[in-house]
Amino acid sequence: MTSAPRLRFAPSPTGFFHVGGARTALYNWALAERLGGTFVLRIEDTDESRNSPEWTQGIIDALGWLGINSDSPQFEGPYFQSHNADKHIAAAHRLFEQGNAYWCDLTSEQIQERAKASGKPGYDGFSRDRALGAGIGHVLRFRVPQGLTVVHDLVRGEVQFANETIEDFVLLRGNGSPMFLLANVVDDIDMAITHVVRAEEHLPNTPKQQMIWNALGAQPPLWAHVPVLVNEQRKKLSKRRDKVALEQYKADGILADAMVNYLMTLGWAPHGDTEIVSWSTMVEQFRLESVNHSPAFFDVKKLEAFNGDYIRALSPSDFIAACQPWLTASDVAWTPAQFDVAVFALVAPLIQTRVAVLGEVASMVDFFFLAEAPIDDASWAKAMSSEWARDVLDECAREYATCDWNHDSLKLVLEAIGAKRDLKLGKVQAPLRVAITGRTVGPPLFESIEFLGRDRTLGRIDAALLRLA
RNA sequence: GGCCCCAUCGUCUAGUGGCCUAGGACACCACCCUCUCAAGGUGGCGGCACGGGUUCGAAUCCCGUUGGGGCUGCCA
Repeated sequence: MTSAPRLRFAPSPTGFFHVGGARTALYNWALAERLGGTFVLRIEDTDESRNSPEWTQGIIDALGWLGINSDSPQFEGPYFQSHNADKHIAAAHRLFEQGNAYWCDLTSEQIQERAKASGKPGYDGFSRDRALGAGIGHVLRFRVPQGLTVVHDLVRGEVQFANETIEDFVLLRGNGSPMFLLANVVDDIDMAITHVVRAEEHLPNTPKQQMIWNALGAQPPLWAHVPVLVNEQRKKLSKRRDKVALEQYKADGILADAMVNYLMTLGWAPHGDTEIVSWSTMVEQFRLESVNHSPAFFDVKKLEAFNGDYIRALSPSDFIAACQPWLTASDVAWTPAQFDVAVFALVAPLIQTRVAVLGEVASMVDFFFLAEAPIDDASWAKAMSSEWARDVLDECAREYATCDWNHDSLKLVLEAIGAKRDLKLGKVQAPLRVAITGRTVGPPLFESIEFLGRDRTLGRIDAALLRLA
C-alpha cells in the first residue's frame, strides 16, 4: 500500500467513444491527478468479432480533447490487452494447476438443455469433478468456492454476494482464448493497479474478479462503481438508441471544458452554489465517497446551458478562434471567396451571447457573407404584412443613402421615420431587419447594417421593395 | 425468474439526527432591461416514493412495501 496509486481506464474499441466512458475516464483522471498517481489506458481489444483498430485512435483523440493528454507524465499507455494473451493463458493454467479451475466439454446448447431440465438457469457445475483435461472445444471454468464474497466499494460501501449464486464462469474459451473476466484481472495485477473505478454495470463481475485476484495470490484493488448514465427513459445510454458519441457533441460545437465540467457533475457536485467550476477545483474537491449512488440522466439541455456559459466566458479573440471550424466547414452557405474574416471579427461580439453551441454561429452570420439576404418565408410574411412596411422601407432607403454611417445615426434615422407614423422602433425595425438579414431574429440590427456597408444595405432594401411590389 | 444496486423539485444535485419553513443549477413562467433574439437582473412554480419503527427530535438511522436500474454470453 505504500506504492503510488495506479488507476486505469479500460475501454473496448467497439465504436465511437461514449460519453459514459468519458465520464469514467474523467473520474479516473481527476483522481490520478489529486492522488499524485498514474492513469493507465488499456485498450481491451480481445473481442475478435467487434473490435476495429480505427476506434482506438478515436478513443485516444477523444480523451485528448477532454484534456486527458497522452503526453502528460501522469498518463501511461496505451496498452493493448490482446498483446498480453500469453500472460492471461499462463494465469489460467496456473489456476487449473492450483485446482481453482477445471475443464468442461459442454456446449452452450447442452448447458441450456440441462438448465431447462433442472429448472435452474445457468451452468450447473456439471464438469467440476470429471477431471477433464484440455481439449478441442473444452472451456476452462473457475471453480467458485463456498462461502461469501465481500466487496468493499468506495462509492457503495460493503456489498455481499453469496458464492452459491455465482456460477462457475468461463476463463478460457473453447478456442483457448482468454475471456474478459480473466484478462482484465491479470492485466490489472500485471500493471499494479490499485484503484478500479468503473461503471456500475461491472458490479456483478466484481466478486468473480475478486476471487481471481485472491486465487492468483494478489491483493485486490480498491473498487469503486459509479452509477450509469441513462436516457430520458431511464435506461442505460446505448449506442443504438441514444446520441452518445463524444465526437458528435464536439462537432455540434460543445466546448471541451464545458463537456468536462458537465460530465463531472453527473453523479457528483462541487461544493457551494455553483456547478460551473475550474478543472483544478474539481480535482481538488472530487471524492469517490461523495459520488451519488443512483443513475444520472444525461441532459443535453443542461450540457448546452453549461456550454453557453463557457462560450460567454471566452475572450473575444478566443471566441473568434473557436468559431473557425464552423465558418470554414464544407456545408456553410457561402463560398470561401465571400467569407471575410475581418467582418466576422467585427460581428463576433454581437453573437457571442446568442449561441449555446458553436454550430449555431454560421446560420447567425450568413447574411453578412451572402450576396443577397437569405429570406426566410415565414419571417418575411410576418414582418412585411403591415400596411406601412413598404412605405417605411422606401423612406429608409432615401435617408440611408445620405445619413452618417454609424449605428447610432442609423438607429436615429429609423426612429424618426417611425415617429412620423407613431410607431415604436420595435415595430419599424422588423421590415428593415428582414430586408437586411432575412429573418425576424438576429444580432443587433444597426451594428449589423454598419458592418454590412452602405452599398449592400441599400441594395437589400431595394431588393425587398422590388419583391414587395 | 435469480443476484445485486438505487430512491430529495420534471432533470442534475446540496443535505451525513436538531442550523430544513429542505439550498443551488438546468428547464419552465412572470417582470425589469431592450431595435428583434439572446445575455443579464429580480421574483415565481416545484421535491424528501409509501408504511412502520428507533429517538426528546428523522430527508438523514433500522425494517418492510412500492417503484426504478444493472447483471444474468465461450461480449467487454
